[in-house]
Amino acid sequence: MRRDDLPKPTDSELEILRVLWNRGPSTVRDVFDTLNESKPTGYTTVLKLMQIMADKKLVRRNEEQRAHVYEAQLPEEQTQNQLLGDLLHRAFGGSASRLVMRALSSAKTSKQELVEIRRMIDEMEDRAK
Amino acid sequence: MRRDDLPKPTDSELEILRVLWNRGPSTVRDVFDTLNESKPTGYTTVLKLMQIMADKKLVRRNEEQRAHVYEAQLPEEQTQNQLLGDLLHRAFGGSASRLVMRALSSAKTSKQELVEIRRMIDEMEDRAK
DNA sequence: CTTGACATACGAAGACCTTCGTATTAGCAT
DNA sequence: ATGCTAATACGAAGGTCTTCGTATGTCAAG
Repeated sequence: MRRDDLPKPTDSELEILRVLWNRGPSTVRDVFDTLNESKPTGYTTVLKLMQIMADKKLVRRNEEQRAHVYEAQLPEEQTQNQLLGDLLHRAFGGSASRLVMRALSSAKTSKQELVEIRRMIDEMEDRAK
Repeated sequence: MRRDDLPKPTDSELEILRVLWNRGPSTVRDVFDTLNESKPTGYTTVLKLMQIMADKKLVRRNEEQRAHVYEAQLPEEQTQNQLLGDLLHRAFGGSASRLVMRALSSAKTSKQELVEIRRMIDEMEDRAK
């Protein structure tokens, strides 16, 4: 039943995935235009990366149109979980609380965000009863 | 005043760093013995990695003894911050609360840990006043 | 002093990542 | 049809990471 044994995306691949999550299904041209604004890059570079990602099944590709349409294979949340779990295991020895506390203490978190996080903790405690 | 522009350690390098953090200053033999228990590897592989890490300044090396003694350059907390900040930026668009909430919801966190996290949030809110 | 155990240094292979140039093909306007 | 634009396919260079074999050096025991 495993649908989740995809390779961990590299940094460049993750940039592309983020564009696809934000835009939804997109052509190479779409992704290139978006990425090129912040970070100058070559069109064929993006194309090649996306072709490789299709080989790896990180993205799905629809070839009906001349300009193929790409779509992230996994939803954003699932990939975030994957990367977070990986870091949790690799750098924190599996201790989620240490990870969370470090994230809270190092990154500046707004009051509003703190409220939301507290609410989530409340819910978890309730459910854990 | 920058003391923090070290390269992000790779997966293998992080494994070695974790041994050094746990054991304190150690020889290649020490690290090899530790790693080899969980994951069969070659002695010279570990040696080479640690030499490269010394070049990159990820570790400091004391050559007074015949068996050189290695020590992590940065404390564990600082490297965790670095990796977390990197992931935060790369996969969460800088939203710390989304990262924290995802970590909380996906990893199972004990009641005791939840209490600690809540206390930390309290402190942050106090300080933010 | 010779040998054996064990240390570092070094080179190189193989895998992957990123980048880009070039070739080829598809569609459209003239 | 011809040619222009824009798309995909492909190969290869250059970099990094990981692994390991081999060479070399050092120390101590016999």
